[in-house]
Amino acid sequence: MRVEKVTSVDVAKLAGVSQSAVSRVFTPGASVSPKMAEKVLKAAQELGYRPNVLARSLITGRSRIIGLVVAYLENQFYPDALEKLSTALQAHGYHILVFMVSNDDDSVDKVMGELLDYQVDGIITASVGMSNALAARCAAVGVPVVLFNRGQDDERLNQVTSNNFEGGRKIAEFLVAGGHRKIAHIAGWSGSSTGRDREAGLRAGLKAAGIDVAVCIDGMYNRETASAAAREIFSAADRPDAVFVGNDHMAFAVMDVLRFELKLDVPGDVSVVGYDDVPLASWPAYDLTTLRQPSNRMVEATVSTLLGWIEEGSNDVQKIQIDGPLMIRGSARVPEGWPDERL
Amino acid sequence: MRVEKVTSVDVAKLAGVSQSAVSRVFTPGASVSPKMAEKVLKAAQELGYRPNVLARSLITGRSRIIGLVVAYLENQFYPDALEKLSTALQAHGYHILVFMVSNDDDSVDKVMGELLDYQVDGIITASVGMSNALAARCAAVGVPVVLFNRGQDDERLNQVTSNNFEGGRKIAEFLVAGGHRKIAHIAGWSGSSTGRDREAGLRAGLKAAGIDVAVCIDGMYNRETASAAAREIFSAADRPDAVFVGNDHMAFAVMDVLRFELKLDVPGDVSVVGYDDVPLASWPAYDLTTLRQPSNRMVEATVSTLLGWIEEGSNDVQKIQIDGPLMIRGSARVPEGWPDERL
DNA sequence: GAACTTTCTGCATACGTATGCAAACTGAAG
DNA sequence: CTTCAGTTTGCATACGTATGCAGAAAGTTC
Repeated sequence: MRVEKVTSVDVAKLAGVSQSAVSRVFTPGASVSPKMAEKVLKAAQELGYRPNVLARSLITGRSRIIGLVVAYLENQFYPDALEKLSTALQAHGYHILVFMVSNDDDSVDKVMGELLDYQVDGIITASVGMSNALAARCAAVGVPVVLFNRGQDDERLNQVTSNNFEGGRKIAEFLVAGGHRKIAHIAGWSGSSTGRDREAGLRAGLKAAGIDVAVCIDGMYNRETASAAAREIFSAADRPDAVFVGNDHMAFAVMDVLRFELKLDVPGDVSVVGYDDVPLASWPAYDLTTLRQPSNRMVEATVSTLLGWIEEGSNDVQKIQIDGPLMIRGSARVPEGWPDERL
Repeated sequence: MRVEKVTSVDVAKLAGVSQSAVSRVFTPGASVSPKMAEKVLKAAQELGYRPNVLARSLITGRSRIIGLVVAYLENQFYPDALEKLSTALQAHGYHILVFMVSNDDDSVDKVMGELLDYQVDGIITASVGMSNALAARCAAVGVPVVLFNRGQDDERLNQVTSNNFEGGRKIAEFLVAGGHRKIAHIAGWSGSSTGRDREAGLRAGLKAAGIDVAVCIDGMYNRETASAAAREIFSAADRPDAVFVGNDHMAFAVMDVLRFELKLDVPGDVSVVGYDDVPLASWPAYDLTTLRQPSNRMVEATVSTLLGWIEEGSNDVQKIQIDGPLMIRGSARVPEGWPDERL
């Protein structure tokens, strides 16, 4: 099974040159004469030689590995982001080492330790926060961190999110303009900045119209919790006629409960608005009105922030917020003459 | 930014012992006295020392990295598998390095080259095939490969799939028993074994009942292609009254077309059956009858095969097929007295 | 306490590559 | 042909860890 590896020394021997020469041929930007390059490449070709990235990392201190920490891939937003992140980083010669965690500090800390053991060049956490101790450790070993879709008050952590407060506010405006006065909120997890900010935005938007949230339950970014919340809120006789659900993933569950359990019409009886605009939201079965998180631009910002730190030695912490449009579809009543931002 | 790393030498110095001693303390199963261990661990703790996995790999020839090659994460089956694979491997001290590819040989070969550069201990491809040349190269460097959810006629490649032929056959039986005689097939990509086997199973099952497939179009595992196929097949006046769609991901698109474009009732006018049983299939909006690919057991088989090769030096190639039950839900007419396999 | 076995420790070296330095070479200018 | 600058090459060493070997220490038995 185990087979003898072919190393730069073997190539050097065959080509009749020094090992350093071989190394230089495979190092972009090094000083090599054309005939040397040719000789070496021919020998390398013949032996099937390829540089050992790990050995290289040991010397250069760069592994070209980015650690991605992610809690759950059930919500379509994350596989989508993962795919885009991976593709974007690959184009720059980096690759993603995936670490699954449950969303509690202990688990994150443990896993993050393993991550650092791999000498990763940078860390992206997708919708996962980290303890201060951990942030300090990453800073201490010089590994930049970007929180993707999660904010945290730590002046060492970069972060890229959509403008969650503004998004919540926009949704409030939209619902009010649609004539809704009794508006429920099944919130994103209150332990996350995204959940809190969206809720705060909603409240601010409603307040501006002199309205208060009719009822608010924490949906924990979880289908079951959100379903239960929907049952509770919409079984009552004086039920609200609109609900903003903290993300699309929960909104689908809520719509299912409304339609198939409570036999309510969406949007006839209840308007439903989500947050994220995952691909599924545009499928006709749900046709969900939702605030789009521009994952392309979020990924772009994440990658360029990370590479800035890694390759250009940048060290100013970025707290990037990206605005997204409200995607108007069929799950919520559309106010007369409401402008379609997507155009 | 760059910070001085703490190495085993530093720890050794502080603890007043040799570097080897430090190494041994961090190597499970090495011979160390209790007081030595205590001294070293104390010093390590104080300095925040953790072994450098890369340097260790260089010596041991084991990176504890598994390369995962995957084409697209849009189909919910794959993020789900990725999550489970990652969690399972993590439990064994391995981690997943993700490589996204488009599904053509060139792209796969290029990416797989990079993969080998990382000295991965093993490779899993999710629904991606590989060229013979590549299989040879992996074999040559002693890196085991497991094809997850994809078969290929190569005696060097392990593979784990569901029993696709039998699944297709089961579905044929089910539809026939339901009284359907005019049965369409929107097939999985004919360039993949899964697509071909499911189709062959369907045809065999129908043939046993003296029926031929009414119409068959390759859906390419793609939503748009499948939608177009559904439009074509079900716009005709003498349309079929049942369709087996090659996977759930396409089946959702097909149901959307049937219901929302063609205003057909599912299952009243048309029975729809999918393949995979992704989480979304059980959500009330689709409530899709589908053949379950037991991803838990598939992941288990994949991991144990891989670890067998890596850790126990196994070298018998596994071609594992796992049977899955038909999940009976509301998208297809249920034959009288049909036994529910799920019980 | 001697003789022996067992457990532990340090020394030295190896893994595969990158890079500073000095020597060797190249070519142009005088 | 000499001189000099610029380019290319090889030598030696370093990165951080694991491990075979031999010697030291500890434990066992009589």
